[in-house]
Amino acid sequence: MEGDATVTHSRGPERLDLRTTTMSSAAPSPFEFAGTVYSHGWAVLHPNRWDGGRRALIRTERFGAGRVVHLEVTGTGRADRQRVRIDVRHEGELGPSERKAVTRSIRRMLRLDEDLRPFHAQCRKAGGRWEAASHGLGRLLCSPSVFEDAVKTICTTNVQWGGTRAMVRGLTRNLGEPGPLSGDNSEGFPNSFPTPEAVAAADGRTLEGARLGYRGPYVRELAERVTAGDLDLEELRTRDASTEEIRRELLAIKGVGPYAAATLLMLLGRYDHLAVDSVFRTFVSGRYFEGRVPADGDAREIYADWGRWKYLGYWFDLWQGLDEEL
DNA sequence: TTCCAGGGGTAGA
DNA sequence: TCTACCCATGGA
Repeated sequence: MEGDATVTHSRGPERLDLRTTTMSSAAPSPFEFAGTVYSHGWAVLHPNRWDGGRRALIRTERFGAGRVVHLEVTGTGRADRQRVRIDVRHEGELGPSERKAVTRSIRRMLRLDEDLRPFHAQCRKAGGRWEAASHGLGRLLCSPSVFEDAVKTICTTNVQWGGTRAMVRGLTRNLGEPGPLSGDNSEGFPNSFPTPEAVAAADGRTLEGARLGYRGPYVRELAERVTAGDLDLEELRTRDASTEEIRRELLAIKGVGPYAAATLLMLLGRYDHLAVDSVFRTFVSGRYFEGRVPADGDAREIYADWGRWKYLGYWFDLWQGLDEEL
């Protein structure tokens, strides 16, 4: 078939008129690259991939003009003067504005412009298992767009982690766009994360194919609101407003409740709310209540002293030993 | 087979 | 503000 021939050609090795553009961007100090990328499940949700052997974040990224590129991000430099190296594999020329877009996305994902010095100081003060976090941890991986973070967060609700991964995989497979190294074989890389426009325009069967269950209509409504301009998610990153104001807006999104709002606030760089879910309840019950299940209010009280860093205080309390479950 | 997960929407009190 | 009930899906 004609369509198949086109797809085969675009995925075959002969198409690989690929170039590699390498860029570098300064990291704050202290900064631990691997611990930043592999800080929570986002590292392995499509279109992200964590190559533990090479300690590289791999991602298929689509830019506004429609170009899709393959990114490989690694940490370089001395301990006290770290940098992030970005290798972009692409077809044709990569213009200055596209280079800037790549760097902006990676800096955003790694939170390189967040000031975590007060958090690190609090970790040193807390000592014990938090001490390690003061040496460059705390920048929990986020997505280039708030839309992607919001969709992924909705896909973490009321489902086991394997289900979340399957849903996000379904979204990229069905509605994302293949990158220069994407393919349907075992060595292929994921498609890009779908744009709001692609989700809003998806026919029912395509979206159902992602197996989002009852979350499907929530994700579609979110995409429609963003596409129509009724909701500006990206503006939430920079809005000069209280956390409570941002939280109210997040809670107005269908599919986003207290847990998802706290998770999204974390992804927006606001750490003063705890994401109370089954992981939180189980962990706090075991560590602080001798297995007894406390009321949520009592469980929250454990991290009250962390003030505006509650989420991170909890996260690095939990994180010991959790990474092998990813 | 039943239970429940990195919960949330809705109706009714 | 709180509770009860319902919600797709898939792994355990």
